[in-house]
Amino acid sequence: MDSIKENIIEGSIVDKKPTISDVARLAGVSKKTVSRVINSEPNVGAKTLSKVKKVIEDLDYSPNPQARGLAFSRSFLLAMIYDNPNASFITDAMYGALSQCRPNGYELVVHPCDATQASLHDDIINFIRRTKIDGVILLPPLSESNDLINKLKAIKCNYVRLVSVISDDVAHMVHFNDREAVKDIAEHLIALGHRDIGFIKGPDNSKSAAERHDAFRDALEQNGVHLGANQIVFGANTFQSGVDCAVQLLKSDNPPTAIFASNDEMAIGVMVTAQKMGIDIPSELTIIGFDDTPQASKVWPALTTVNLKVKEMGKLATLKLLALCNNNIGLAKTIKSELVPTLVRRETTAPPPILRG
Amino acid sequence: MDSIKENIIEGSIVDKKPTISDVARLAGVSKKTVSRVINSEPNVGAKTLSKVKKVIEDLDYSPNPQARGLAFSRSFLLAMIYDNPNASFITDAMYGALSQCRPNGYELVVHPCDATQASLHDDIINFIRRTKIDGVILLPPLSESNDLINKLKAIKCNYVRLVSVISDDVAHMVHFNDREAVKDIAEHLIALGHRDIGFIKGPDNSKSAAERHDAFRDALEQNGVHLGANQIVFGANTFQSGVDCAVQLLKSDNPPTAIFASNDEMAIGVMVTAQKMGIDIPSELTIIGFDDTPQASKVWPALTTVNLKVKEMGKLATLKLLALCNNNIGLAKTIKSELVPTLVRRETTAPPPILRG
DNA sequence: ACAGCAATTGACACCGGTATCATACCACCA
DNA sequence: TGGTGGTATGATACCGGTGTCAATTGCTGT
Repeated sequence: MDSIKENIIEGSIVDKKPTISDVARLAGVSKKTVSRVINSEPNVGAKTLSKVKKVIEDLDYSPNPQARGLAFSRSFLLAMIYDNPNASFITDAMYGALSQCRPNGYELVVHPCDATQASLHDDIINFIRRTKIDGVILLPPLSESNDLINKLKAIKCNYVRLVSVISDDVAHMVHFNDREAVKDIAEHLIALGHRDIGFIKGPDNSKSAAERHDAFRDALEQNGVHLGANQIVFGANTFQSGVDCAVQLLKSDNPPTAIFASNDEMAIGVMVTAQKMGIDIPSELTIIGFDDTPQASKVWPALTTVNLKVKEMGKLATLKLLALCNNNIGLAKTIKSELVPTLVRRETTAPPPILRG
Repeated sequence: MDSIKENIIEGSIVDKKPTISDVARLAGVSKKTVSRVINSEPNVGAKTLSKVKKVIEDLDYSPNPQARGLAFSRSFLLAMIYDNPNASFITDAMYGALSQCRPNGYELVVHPCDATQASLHDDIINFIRRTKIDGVILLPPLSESNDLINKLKAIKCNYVRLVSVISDDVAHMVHFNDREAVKDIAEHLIALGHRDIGFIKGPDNSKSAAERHDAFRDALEQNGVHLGANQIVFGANTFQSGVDCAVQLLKSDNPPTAIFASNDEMAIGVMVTAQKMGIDIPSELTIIGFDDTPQASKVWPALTTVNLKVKEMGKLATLKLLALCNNNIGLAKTIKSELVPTLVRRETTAPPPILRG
């Protein structure tokens, strides 16, 4: 009797959310026909179409995603997997990804993880198997692991990675061309007149760090400037390591007039250290970072850095991933897979001081 | 024939993921019994239990969440909804939430939204109806809207809100006691000897901003210090508004010796402005922020501020939400719902200069 | 040895969708 | 007028789990 009360008359369903059967009954058609309308399938008569649409409208019906998922063998869920500590990078990537998820009926699940965990990759695989996620977006530095990629392939999981070094089929990758951006930095420094330049490299296990290093060295060489071994110090992409590296560079016998740090965190560490030492920025020391985190524009002086266009990357990655989920590898390949980061000139760069020992 | 190849012998399933039927067949029991094992239901014989467990182990079986969701009328999905621009606040809250989601078989979906959108609340309701999300966690300032809460109640959606002002049943709320923290700030400033104190208030439509204002005024009054109207300026919680407010305060006839900004963003705006004006921090100007964002410890001097314990809040909110999803309101009520933020003393606070016009 | 009872187990319907395939319908042409 | 082919529609099985309830099992007391 409940079912009578619930289901009948003038669309006045009371308690439960309407199902496809309710729509079918009220429209006087079969479930399958309603299903056809929902999924915009062809071969539905004009009258039937409008009738069903009206009932859907009246009932404010929306299909149950669990049921659809079960029938389609899909979850309509994508995941963003990351071990990246940079909060704005993550939220930007999410934002870009969601801009494409929503209009396509997908939702985004977050999956941060701990890079120090030995079982990291297996945990991720388990997560995917357990949740039946349709595809994953991998953020750096996690995205650089070929071991993880192989495991993903083994379970036939759709994936797209955000990477700084070309390292996969274009269908599975969005690549931020660090090399170009780093070249811009080098040329900018040279143009300002800097010759004694310090470089803070990121962690050893990071391909991105190696790429930025190589690109910087090469670009300087092309302009006739040599990056000596004692002008390169090794950081860990953290603020504190920026501080430590700055001390190393600035207290050396021949301190640089400019420092390029591989990320903003470290660059800001350098800034703070220099300021504590009484070194004026930029008149006495030029500093350039990388990432354009929100704080880059909120330090004083505002940090010259490189904008990675993370939102755009998240968006492109998601477009590719959705294409892959629809088995349309061809489409995934045609979607732009390279973004050139842009140098954002702010206030921490200036010509070197005329006088220097 | 495929089914034979796929399903038989020594757990060597090849193509498809095993289902509950596979487990049942290999264990020689019914689906229902396997289901009992999966859900730790009582009344399963010891031998049967271990037999089924072994098969599950061998097959590396995990139940299909879509199918479970359909049968249970649940999605096992929680959502974090926010219109907050503070990236680290969001990622911290997510982190705390996930620490409780995962062990309980839930996943977390992200749903940032645009506060300027007129249809904001209805969009959120549609999102929940469409996705059949089991419950939502609301972050401030969105969490302060009673209109939204009423709409959530209307569709019987489980929710927990993170708020700075007690404004709901404790089962539905985790409250960070700004008032206590602000009192600490006031007393700290007084103890240092400050009497001319500037206050930068957050946006007018924010209850949290009003709360911090009231609490600060009250705490100062209790210590015999009056916060004059010209010592209060109005910001928008952004860096730029911090800059603007700082100019107002510092260029006034009687500039303060200390400034308390309602959040770190604005506080850092004040710092940068003061530094540009040649005002030394903290010897000439004391500054205190609120939030303890990552950059607070990465500016120079490091910013004294208040740590909100956002991860902990995300964790508690999720615990409550899971209790609500299990219709255990009593349990939700017993979970701690108030956190007292802690004052983090760093380098931007000092006694006021002896000399001052 | 057997009734009585609780613990164990399974058959079957059902959750809300989709896929398959048969059928009904319709216009068109020989 | 009857065959023919394409469009529109529905009956039914199925996706992979859980709920219900009846049947079976094993143990106890007498």
